[in-house]
Amino acid sequence: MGGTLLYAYRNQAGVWAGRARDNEPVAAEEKAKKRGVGRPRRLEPEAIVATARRILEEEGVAALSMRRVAKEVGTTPMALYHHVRDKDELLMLTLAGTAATVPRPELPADPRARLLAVTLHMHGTLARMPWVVEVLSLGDLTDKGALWMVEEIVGAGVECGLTPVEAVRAYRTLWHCVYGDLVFRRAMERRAEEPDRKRYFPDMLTDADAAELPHLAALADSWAELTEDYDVARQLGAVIDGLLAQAGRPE
Amino acid sequence: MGGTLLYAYRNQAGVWAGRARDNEPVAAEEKAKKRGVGRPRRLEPEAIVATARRILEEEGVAALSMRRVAKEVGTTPMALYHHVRDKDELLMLTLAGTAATVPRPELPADPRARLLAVTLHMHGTLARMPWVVEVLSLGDLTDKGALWMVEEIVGAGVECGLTPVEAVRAYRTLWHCVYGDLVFRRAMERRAEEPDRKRYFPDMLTDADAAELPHLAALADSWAELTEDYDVARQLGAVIDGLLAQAGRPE
DNA sequence: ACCTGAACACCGTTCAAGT
DNA sequence: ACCTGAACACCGTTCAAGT
Repeated sequence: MGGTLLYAYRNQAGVWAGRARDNEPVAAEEKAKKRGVGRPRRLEPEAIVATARRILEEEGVAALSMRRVAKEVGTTPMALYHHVRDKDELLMLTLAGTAATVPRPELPADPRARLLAVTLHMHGTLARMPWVVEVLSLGDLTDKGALWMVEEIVGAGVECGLTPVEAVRAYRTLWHCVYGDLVFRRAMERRAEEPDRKRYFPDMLTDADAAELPHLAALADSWAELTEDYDVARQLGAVIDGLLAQAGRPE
Repeated sequence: MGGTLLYAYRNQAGVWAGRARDNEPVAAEEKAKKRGVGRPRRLEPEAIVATARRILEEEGVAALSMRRVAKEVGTTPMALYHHVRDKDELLMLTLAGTAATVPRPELPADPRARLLAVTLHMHGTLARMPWVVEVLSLGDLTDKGALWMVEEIVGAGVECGLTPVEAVRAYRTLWHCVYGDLVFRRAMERRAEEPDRKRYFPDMLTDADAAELPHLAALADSWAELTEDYDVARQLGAVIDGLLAQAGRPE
């Protein structure tokens, strides 16, 4: 079945992906050494991921290319494809282990306060790791070290009277608030760095528009200020109050 | 000042960008015709933007390239740079006018219900225009036709007792909820299309992890289902309740 | 089993020149 | 004023071959 050499190579890539999952980073390697089978590896998969992560940390997702990683670890671009299936997989692998680099904070005993504290910890951590936010938009929860936060949020939600299902939904809503804030905060910063690029709102408002948009027209002058003053903690507090008020309410 | 021909060309690009802002799409053109000055234009700026928008609608942001737009409007890539400053500007220009293609819905008189209705309208509209969500992550509010939604949200918030400033913050929070939901809904759909790509959570949980993450372990089996069952309307309702409860509370 | 080299089919953008 | 052509410095990935 599909028995070309190429297919066998693909399976090897699968093995490496599996290693990231079951946390046994040297098992396959040792096996190969013990068996004395195959060519000795010149390229350590860990080096690929570490280099990719460094580029992401220093310069962001846009700067990461397979060719650049290859150059910096000292191989050809194609050697990488032996260890990862494609660029997306490499991006996912860079995520593993990042949460463990941040110390786990002391959390308040009160469940409502804990809910807010964990959510703010997520926000604060990711604000300092903007590349993680970019990679996370690909979708998956891949870093096991980050799961304690989800566990705490769901647990605190349940302690506050939510059903487990409601608590998971609450987690997702809080995550949307955190993620949205981080994305648009970054977008603002990027635009601030390019001062010649035109700002559209509220500058584009004409007098005719102002008549139809009275509230926005009144706020136009302070809009920039308002955008900067957005206080995540305060807003998340309000969102949590709303989510917890669901407790015991019929579906 | 900077008096090379090249600088003059750049200014022309500036003129076109300005036209999008002050809604006088033919002024510069007519002036040129009247004056009989310069070479007659072969390439209509509107055609560039329209073609770009068609590609975005049909195939998404990843499929849009300057070279492809150029080919489809029948010019060279470089001709485009006469009408837009760069690819980012072209993306922003495609946004203008999209909100006007969606009929404005009837809204309930009750301000709390109106808040929810407008937010859901935003969500529903953008769910049908995934490319807009992708472009919006660049940051700016560029489509004047979309401002009535912000106005309604701020207005309804004020009617519910929020200060204008609180109402703007509430708008941003609601926008984060809408945007986050759309981003991760899309990510889920994309991953569903590639069935061979491995799912990480909750499959990566070992028994040891399960002991430390009791709530997540208990929910592991129903996780996929839970993710699909997320009901935006219900969650936005809860968020709105929380945001409105801020009314009258000290800062 | 692991790696290389050449190639394919692309990118955004600059520069100098043409009409 | 508007457009072209060639070029620069890149991409992700496939394929066939080498050890």
